[in-house]
Amino acid sequence: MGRPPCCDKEGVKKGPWTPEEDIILVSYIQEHGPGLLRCSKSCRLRWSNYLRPGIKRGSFTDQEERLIVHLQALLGNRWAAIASYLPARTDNDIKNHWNTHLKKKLGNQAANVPENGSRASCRSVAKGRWEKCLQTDVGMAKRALSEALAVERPPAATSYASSTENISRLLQSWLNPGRCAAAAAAASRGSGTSESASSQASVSTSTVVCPNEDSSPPSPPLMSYLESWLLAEDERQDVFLEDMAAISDTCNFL
DNA sequence: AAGTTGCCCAACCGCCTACGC
DNA sequence: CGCGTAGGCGGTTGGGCAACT
Repeated sequence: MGRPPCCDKEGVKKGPWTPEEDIILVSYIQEHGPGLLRCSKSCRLRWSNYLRPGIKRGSFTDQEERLIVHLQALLGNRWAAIASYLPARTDNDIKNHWNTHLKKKLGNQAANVPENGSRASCRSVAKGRWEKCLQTDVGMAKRALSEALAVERPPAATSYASSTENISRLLQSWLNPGRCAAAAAAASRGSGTSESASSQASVSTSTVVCPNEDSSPPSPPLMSYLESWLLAEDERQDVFLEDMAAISDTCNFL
């Protein structure tokens, strides 16, 4: 949480402003005007939820939904954390989709199928085992997440450079005649995450992602691992529960 | 065709926390 | 070290739209 080190990005200058920089800023304002009458917060939101290149719009795929359901079960309503595993989706989008669709869907499923797969399996084990099962499951998730964030984290400079490239491309296109089409094309080219591309997998491997690299998704290999881990619910749970039962028995024996 | 209801989703709000002075 | 500022986040709202009566 909290403010990210926005000036820690490579290539971003810190410290006091020089007279030259002041002149550049003033001339830019004189040329383009003071800008929007919007607060930084609103601008940021608009960018990250709507304008950011690579955002996938439209309905969620089954795979995405399952991923969200799993992650929500493991992480709770930490939408930003969940969104980091679906780079093409915004936290707001995921939150809205959860509140409007998935919550109801899960409610119906729970009502219609009270004893589904893993839960039924878990319920069949003793109470203590179920608690252990739950704890270890969260532990596995935490471990996977920390690995994702610590080991597989891509260099910040790369994603930021890519991002600024796209922004400048968009701005240049915007300033040129026929700007809308060009800007859209530039965004599309730059992002490499068209509908078809992003539909191949829930993980974008494009060079263009969020300007806020703090929420950069893990790199694809780990993502694939995480996805397969998360999505292989039934098999994993069964094997896992067997293991847990064995461990529990051993503990009881000792 | 007009009115009502329900849903969706972009945007706002308030809290928490890190940063800078 | 304390305080003000600003960004990030989750919860909530309300406008727009489609379906229904």
